[in-house]
Amino acid sequence: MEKPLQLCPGSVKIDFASASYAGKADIAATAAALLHALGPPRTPPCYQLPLAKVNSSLPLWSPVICPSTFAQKRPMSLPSPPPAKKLQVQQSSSMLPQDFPKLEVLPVEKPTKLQVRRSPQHVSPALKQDSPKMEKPLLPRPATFIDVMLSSQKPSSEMWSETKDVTLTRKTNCSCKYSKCLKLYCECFEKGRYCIGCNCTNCCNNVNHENARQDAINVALERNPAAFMPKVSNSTAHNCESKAAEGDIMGKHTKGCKCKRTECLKKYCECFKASVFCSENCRCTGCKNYKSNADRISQKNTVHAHHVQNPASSGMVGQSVIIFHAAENDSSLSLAASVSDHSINNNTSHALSCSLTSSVTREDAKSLVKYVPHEVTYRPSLADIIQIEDVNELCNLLILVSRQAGATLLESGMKENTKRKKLNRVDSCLSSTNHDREAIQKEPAKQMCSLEKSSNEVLIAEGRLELPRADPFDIQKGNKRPLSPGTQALMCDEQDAVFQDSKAPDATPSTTEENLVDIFKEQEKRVLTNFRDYLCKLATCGKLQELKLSLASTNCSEQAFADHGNNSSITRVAKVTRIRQTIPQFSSKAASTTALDV
DNA sequence: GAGTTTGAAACT
DNA sequence: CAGTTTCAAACTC
Repeated sequence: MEKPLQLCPGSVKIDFASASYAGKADIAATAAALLHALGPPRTPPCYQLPLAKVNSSLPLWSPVICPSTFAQKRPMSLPSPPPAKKLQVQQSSSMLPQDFPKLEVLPVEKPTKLQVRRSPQHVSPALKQDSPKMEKPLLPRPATFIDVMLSSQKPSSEMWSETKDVTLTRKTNCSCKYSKCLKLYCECFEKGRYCIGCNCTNCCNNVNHENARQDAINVALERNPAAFMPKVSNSTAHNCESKAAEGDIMGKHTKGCKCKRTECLKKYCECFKASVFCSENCRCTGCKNYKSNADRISQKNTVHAHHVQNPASSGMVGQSVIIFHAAENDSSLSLAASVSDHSINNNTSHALSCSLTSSVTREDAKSLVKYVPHEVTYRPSLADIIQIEDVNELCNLLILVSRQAGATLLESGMKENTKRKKLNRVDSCLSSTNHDREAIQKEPAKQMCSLEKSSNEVLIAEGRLELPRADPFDIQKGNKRPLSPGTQALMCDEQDAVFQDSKAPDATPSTTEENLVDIFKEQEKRVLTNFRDYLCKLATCGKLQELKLSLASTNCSEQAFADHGNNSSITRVAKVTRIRQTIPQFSSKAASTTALDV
C-alpha cells in the first residue's frame, strides 16, 4: 500500500535546505522539488532552520516527519528489498537514528543500495507529482554505540556535512566484496554509516541487515573500543591553506600510521589521507609527512641513502622543526608548501636543499636541526656570506667615503668663504665683529663635526668606540634603543640642519646652503657608488658560494645514489644540469637587483 | 579497466 | 606483541 508521505511537526527534521548552503544548488533544488512534491508542513516547524544559511529560494520551513503519527496512522509492512530506485534522506546530524524513520523516495538500481540523484531532472516523475511512493519506510532502529559517539563528538555542522556526504554528495563509495561491509575494511562501516550507492557486494551494512550490522559493530568495539572514534584528533586539516601557511596545524592521527614505502606522502597513509601530519603516534619509516616542508625537501636528498625514521619519533615533528633551508621564500617552495600538494618542486628547491645538505651526514643534519616550538625560522641564503663584520665594514667604508667627500668640498668651500669674508671685511670697514667671523667659520667646522659624529656613532653602535660624554648628537642617551647606522646617518643629517638653523644664524645663508648641497650631493654620490660596488662584490661572493655548494652537493647526491644502486646517470645529469642552471639565474637576478638598487 | 602496490585490519 | 593473512583503497599501466 502506497501512501503519500505526510509531514507534520514532530521529532524528525529533514534538513534539505542544508544542501543549499553546502553549495550544492542542484541537490538543494532536488530537495526543494522533493519537498514541494511532498507538500508543506501542516503546522509550523518544530525546529528552526539556520535561516542565515538557507537559500532564500528554498522553502524555509523545516520539513518534519512525525514518527508517531507516521507509525500509528500508516503502519507499513517492512517489505522485502525495495523494487526500484529510492532516495534515502538521512536524518540530520543532531538527531539520533533511532528517533527518526528514514525517508525513501527514489528507487535504487541495486536492491540493497540507495541511489542518490543529484539533479532536479533526475527526480522521479512520481516525485514531481504529489505522491511519492513509500515502498519501505525505515523503522526506527536502536541507537548504536557508533551513532551515539558520532553524534556526541561532532558538531552538528560536521555531522551534517558527513550526512550530506553520505546521502547526497559522497565522493567515495566502498567496493567491498568479501567483508560484507561489516568490517572496518569497509570505509562506510568504519565511518558508522550505511552503504549508500556503493559498489559493494553482499553488503550487509544497511537497514536490512541491522542485526548483523549491530553484531559486527559490537565485535569491532570489543576488539577496539575506539574503533569508530574519529581517527584524527584536534584536527585542523592542513588542506586549510591559510592555516597551513601559518603552520597552525594541530590535528594528528590518533593511532598513527606505519607506512614504510610511501614516505607518508600518498593516500595509503592514513595521516596523509586525513590531511594531518604524522605525529609521535606514528611508527612510519622514511616519513616526509611532517610540517617542515623544507625538511621534506632536505630529506628527499638523503632518504635514498638513509633509512630515515619517522621524525616525529625523534621529536622532529609538527611545530618543532626549524627550517634549515635557504629558500623558504621561494615561490616554488611556497607551492610545495601547499599541504594538499605534497609533491616537491625539484627545480630550485632541490638545488638549494642540496646546497645546504650537501656536505652533512644525517647525524650532522640532526645536530644542525634545532627545535624551537611553534617557530619557523628563515635562513637567508647569504647568511654564511654576510657577516656582521662585513656590515660594519661597509658602514665604515661608506662613512669614510662620505667624510672624504665632505672634507674635500669643505676645504674648497672654506677657501671661498675666507675670500668672501675678507671682502666683507673690507666692505664693512671693520664693522664686522669677531663673532661674525667665528660664526661663519664655525659652519665648516660643524660639518666636520657632524661627519665625525656620524662616524663615531657608527663605531659606537659597533662597540668599537666608547660613548662620548654629554653630546648633543648622542642619540643613544636617555636609554633609547640604539639606532642602525643608516638611521643614525639620517638623523645626523637632520641634526646638522638643526644645528645650522640654531647655531649659525649669522652665516651667509646662500653660500652655506650651496656648499652643503654640494657636499651632500658629493657624499651621496660617493656613498652610493661604493655601495653599488660592494653589492656587486657581494653578488659575486654569493654566486661563487652557490656554485661551490652546488657542486659539493652534486657530488654528495651522486654518492648517495650510487650507494643505493638506484641512481641513473640520466637522473644525475639532469640534477647537475638543473643545479647549474640555477646559478646564472641567481647571479643575473642579483646583478639586476643591484643595478636597480644603485 | 585490469593488475599491482600498499598499509590497515584481522587473524594466528 | 609479532608475524602472517586478508582486505580494499590507491595507484600504475
